[in-house]
Amino acid sequence: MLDINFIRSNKELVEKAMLNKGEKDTSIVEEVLLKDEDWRSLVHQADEMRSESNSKAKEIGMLMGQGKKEEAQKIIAETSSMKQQIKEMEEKVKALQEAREELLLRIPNVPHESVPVGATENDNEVFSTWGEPNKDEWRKPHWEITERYGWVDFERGVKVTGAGFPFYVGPVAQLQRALINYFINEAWNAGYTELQAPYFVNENSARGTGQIPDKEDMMYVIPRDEFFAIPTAEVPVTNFHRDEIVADQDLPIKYVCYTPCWRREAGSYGKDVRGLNRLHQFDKVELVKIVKPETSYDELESLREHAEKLLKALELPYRTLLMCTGDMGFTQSKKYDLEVWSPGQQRWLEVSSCSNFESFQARRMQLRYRKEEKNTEMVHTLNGSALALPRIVSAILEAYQEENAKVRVPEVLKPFIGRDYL
RNA sequence: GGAGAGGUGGCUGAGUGGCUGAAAGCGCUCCCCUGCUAAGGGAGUUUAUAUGGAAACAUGUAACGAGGGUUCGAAUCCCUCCCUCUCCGCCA
Repeated sequence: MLDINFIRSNKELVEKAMLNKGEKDTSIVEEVLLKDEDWRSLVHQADEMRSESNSKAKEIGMLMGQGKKEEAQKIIAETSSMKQQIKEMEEKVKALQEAREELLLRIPNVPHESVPVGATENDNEVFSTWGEPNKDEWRKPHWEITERYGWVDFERGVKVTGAGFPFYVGPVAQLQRALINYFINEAWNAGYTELQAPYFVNENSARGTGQIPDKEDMMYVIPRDEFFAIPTAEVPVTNFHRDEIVADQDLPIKYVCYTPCWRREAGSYGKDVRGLNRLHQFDKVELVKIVKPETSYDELESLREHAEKLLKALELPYRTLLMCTGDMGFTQSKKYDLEVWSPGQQRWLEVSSCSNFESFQARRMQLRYRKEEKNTEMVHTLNGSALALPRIVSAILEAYQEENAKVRVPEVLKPFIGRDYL
């Protein structure tokens, strides 16, 4: 959510940002400003009415105290009609405020000036590449490897739950667990505090990070208890400090959190979703930062570098994309995607996305920090995957396979697995 | 799940219809005194929002778990929900 005062003084900028993000209609900006005008003048009127009514009520109190019942009755008669008026006024104010809020929630975040303007994924900028994509023709896609050894059981996953909920069996289960441990340890060593978070959140949390109203359909819902299954650890972790004013000296706050993630991925099909490429449940280690506004873009770079370091340590060639305005999503102001090379499929797979939300999420969540004695200011929030598991597993299976079909264990994971081959 | 108690400011804790945005204490900040490692005096110390102001700030309004209701007036009375604690039940 943007600051209404910011919109008021930067109308053109916000409209241009909306167009750049691929919205066709920017009339909502005009609308929200009109609603805001109405709201402000009505609030003023309502406040004055209440003020008058309050002072009358005080008078009545005093008269009653002095035993002057009849005089009090006279004033009571005067105020009773105000009561109704105030009530009507309050209802109007509330309606306007809700309308304003609702419009405000539909205006996307403004991209940072360093973000390339573009419409689709083809306009994303290749920010950097690392390693040489392997073009060996004999390399098999990961699903053939896992099938040969029975390392991932999709069929039984379907039987037990449904498509997109596989079982990992033996060495691949062990590999995933090793990766999770390795990722968490690396974050821990970089100064991130480890959190274990709830896997279900309530509606306020889902709204806080922007999953609703924007992306409701991506989440699994537990209707009886009004919970949402988390689509990413970002949701519980960023909401950890919702409605708080954190101390200036506590910033930056840095968390690492491993969770499974659930996504409905409605409408996905075809070879893009083959094997482990896209699942309804997957594991991810997520980093979240809560920082002062002036440092957030530096913090974004260090977040990206941290995620990249993991890929380098695993010796998996990757590229980093700077997402263009049209491909970056509603809530972000700047976003990098990390894509690992999948040599068995000869394609790039997204394994991380690192974003700065500036104060967009913080404002929704009322997450502020104490700036100086008196003033509070919205923090900036960031998050990044470091990293998403199943695609890393695929990339490892494909990149570390040998022609005899055995799969080596990456050097950095050997302490966790204890042998040279899976 | 059943029975009971309760949810007030950074913390402890008063307040059962008007003079309470909230006593008192603790903590914290600033100033003064004193002079030596401890004590005395004074002032300040929630948040949001509207208006004015460059700002400091001033004024109004709102908020005592959340939402509704009664009343001229609610932290205080009534209803619903959420949460915490104690006891019982169940359980990894």
